[in-house]
Amino acid sequence: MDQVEIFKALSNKARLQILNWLKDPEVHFPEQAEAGFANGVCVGRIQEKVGLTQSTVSEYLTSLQRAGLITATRTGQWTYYKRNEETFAALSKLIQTDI
Amino acid sequence: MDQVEIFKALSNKARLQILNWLKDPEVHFPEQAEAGFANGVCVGRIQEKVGLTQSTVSEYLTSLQRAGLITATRTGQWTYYKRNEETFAALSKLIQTDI
DNA sequence: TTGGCATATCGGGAAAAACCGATATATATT
DNA sequence: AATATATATCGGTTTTTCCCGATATGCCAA
Repeated sequence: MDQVEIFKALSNKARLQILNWLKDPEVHFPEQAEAGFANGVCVGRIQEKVGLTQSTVSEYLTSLQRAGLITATRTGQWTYYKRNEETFAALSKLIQTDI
Repeated sequence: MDQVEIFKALSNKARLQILNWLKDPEVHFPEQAEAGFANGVCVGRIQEKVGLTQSTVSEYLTSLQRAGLITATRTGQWTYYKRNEETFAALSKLIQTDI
């Protein structure tokens, strides 16, 4: 759990927005309903919603993943990303105790 | 409470270190014991401990202050900085609910 | 095997952050 | 008034971040 890496990942409006959307995928990504949300949301859906290029969104998701804030699941040609709530819980606690 | 500004302020090892030292000023800044710690620790003490230049430390403290993580009190020629625990508590809660 | 779609990676330009040294400002002392 | 001390601000160099377009890779369908 690299604190600086986590805070850097959180230091961007678009990435915070994505994390927020991933809290309620069924609300924010209804287009993906038929595929289900068990593994999260795929890159393309996030990209069209956030309005940045595909490469930028892919990089942002990778950085969130490296920070441990989301996890990736590859299924066929899609990569699904979902929040890793354990990290958020740990971070919340860390701010109360360590920082 | 600007989330991005807070996370940016926290995205740096030296600034995290300073915040951590300020949790226990009497432990980490015993040189300042006679002046007391009611208003925190003055810039010079922090600077010599963190080992960066005076200008850098001053800027770092200002950025932490802008983020609401510390408060400044000017007394004579010294500026004392101390943690603003309310912001830390709010941030911890914010991570549980908003992010 | 060819083509199409989803994602990742690469190379780069512009903007911001990480520092620094020099200088300015404010307060205190003599 | 002159000097000293503490901090803030300014100007600059280097590194990092923010994005992009182009290209590569991996999977699937025809």
